[in-house]
Amino acid sequence: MAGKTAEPGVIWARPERTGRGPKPAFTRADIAAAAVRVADAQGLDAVSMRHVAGELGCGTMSLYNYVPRKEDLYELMVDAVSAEHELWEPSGDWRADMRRVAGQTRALMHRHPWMPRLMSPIYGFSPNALRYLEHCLACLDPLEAAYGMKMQLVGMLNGCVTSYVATELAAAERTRSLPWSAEEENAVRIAYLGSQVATGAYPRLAASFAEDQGPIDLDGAFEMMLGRLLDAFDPRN
Amino acid sequence: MAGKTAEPGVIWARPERTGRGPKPAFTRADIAAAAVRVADAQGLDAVSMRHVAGELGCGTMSLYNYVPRKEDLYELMVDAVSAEHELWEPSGDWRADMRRVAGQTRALMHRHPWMPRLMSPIYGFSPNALRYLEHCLACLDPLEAAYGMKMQLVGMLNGCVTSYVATELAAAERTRSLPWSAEEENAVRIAYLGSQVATGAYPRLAASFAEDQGPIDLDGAFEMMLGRLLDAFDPRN
DNA sequence: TCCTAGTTACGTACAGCGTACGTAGTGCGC
DNA sequence: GCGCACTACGTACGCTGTACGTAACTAGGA
Repeated sequence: MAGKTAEPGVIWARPERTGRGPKPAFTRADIAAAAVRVADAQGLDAVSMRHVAGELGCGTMSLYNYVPRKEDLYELMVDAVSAEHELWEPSGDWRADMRRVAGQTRALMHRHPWMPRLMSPIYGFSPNALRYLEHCLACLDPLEAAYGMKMQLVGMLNGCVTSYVATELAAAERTRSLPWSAEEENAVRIAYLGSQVATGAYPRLAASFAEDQGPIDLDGAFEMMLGRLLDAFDPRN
Repeated sequence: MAGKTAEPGVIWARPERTGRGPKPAFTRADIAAAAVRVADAQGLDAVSMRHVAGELGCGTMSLYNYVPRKEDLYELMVDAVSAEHELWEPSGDWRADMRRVAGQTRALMHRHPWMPRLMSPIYGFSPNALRYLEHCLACLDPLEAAYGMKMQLVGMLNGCVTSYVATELAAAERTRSLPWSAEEENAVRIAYLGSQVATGAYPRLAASFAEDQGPIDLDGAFEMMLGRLLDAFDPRN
């Protein structure tokens, strides 16, 4: 008989494995870990069913016993990596706690530079995502506001952090597995940008580039962004 | 002789066409428009070199005379659609102007639901992106702040708007060209989410879902988010 | 206890992808 | 007018996701 194929459903809804038949060779965690290993080592584009199956040491189609669609493999990856979030007892200072959350998210994305690309479309409700969300809400207990507003805060925080880190990592990830180096690519881009700005068509842009000379303090800018965002939700303002 | 193949470089840096040889059959704008047409009608995944070439009525490989890599086709699409941004004479009220900018961006992404997926990784410096950026800076002239801070504002605004609209559109875009309907998919997801929350493991999440009953006011939430974001940069606070 | 139905593993196959490369035709600059 | 740079485009290759068929295996019901 032909195996069951794609049907609507979240992968987290189906039980990891039912009792009948031979023991499965891998757990979901094994699959996710293998995929994450491939993505970390060779980039997200190297994460193909064949490649991950090879990493696990099994046939390509065997993967489909664990993961109905490739998109679900992505969900597994995001969830597995989300487990790296350290959850602590809320300190009572929600601003400090949220800073810590955001800093962890950023560090996590630096460890797994493919995360931003998977984060935006999925908006997952994987087990670890739920845990993370609950933890954020716990940290926000001292903030007197409706839950809707807190969800908004978390959403904006995640959106901003993701987009910030995405631009931080853009060059590096874009040029991954391309035949020329990131430095070359960047040099070309900067040269082009300079030539455009030099036409005088973008006076404020030119002024902006003239303004900041030294190396950009990415950490400082990140912290400043966080501060502004949290200010916006602080009832003391 | 074999044609020139991929080399580092932004597509905007190379001139649209040089003088020698037969007149090119299409302009860059034609290509971009065709790709946008395909994406609007059949989703981003339908944007393949073959498909776009078919839409233009030319051979697949002819496209490579205009666009060295598929990624560049994406850049063309983003730039073409960015031209839909209406640029006006700044009003002097930078908050109102930025609200208008953000509203336009959101409307634009609703018209072209594939935009968020292309926006995050690229962070382009296409001609229309530069125009857009310059316009934002012009709107921010009344705001007394360094350009670095204004750039940060624009960046955060774009990041938040993109991520907001992405979640607005997530379900619809995810289920595009899938064999089941978006309603079915959503029903399954909500059922799963409910079952998870019902376990009691996520008390605050449960409270949050219990809190907001009625239909969510997406426009209102968007405006509120904008307000908070702009507050964060308002020197009067 | 044996049977059977559901499950696992996995090979084969197919349609579609990006794109390297070769070839043929065209028209500007010398 | 010659030659070369440029256009167009067919063919081909390696890769992708995954539908489907087959064989081995084992837990539950008779």
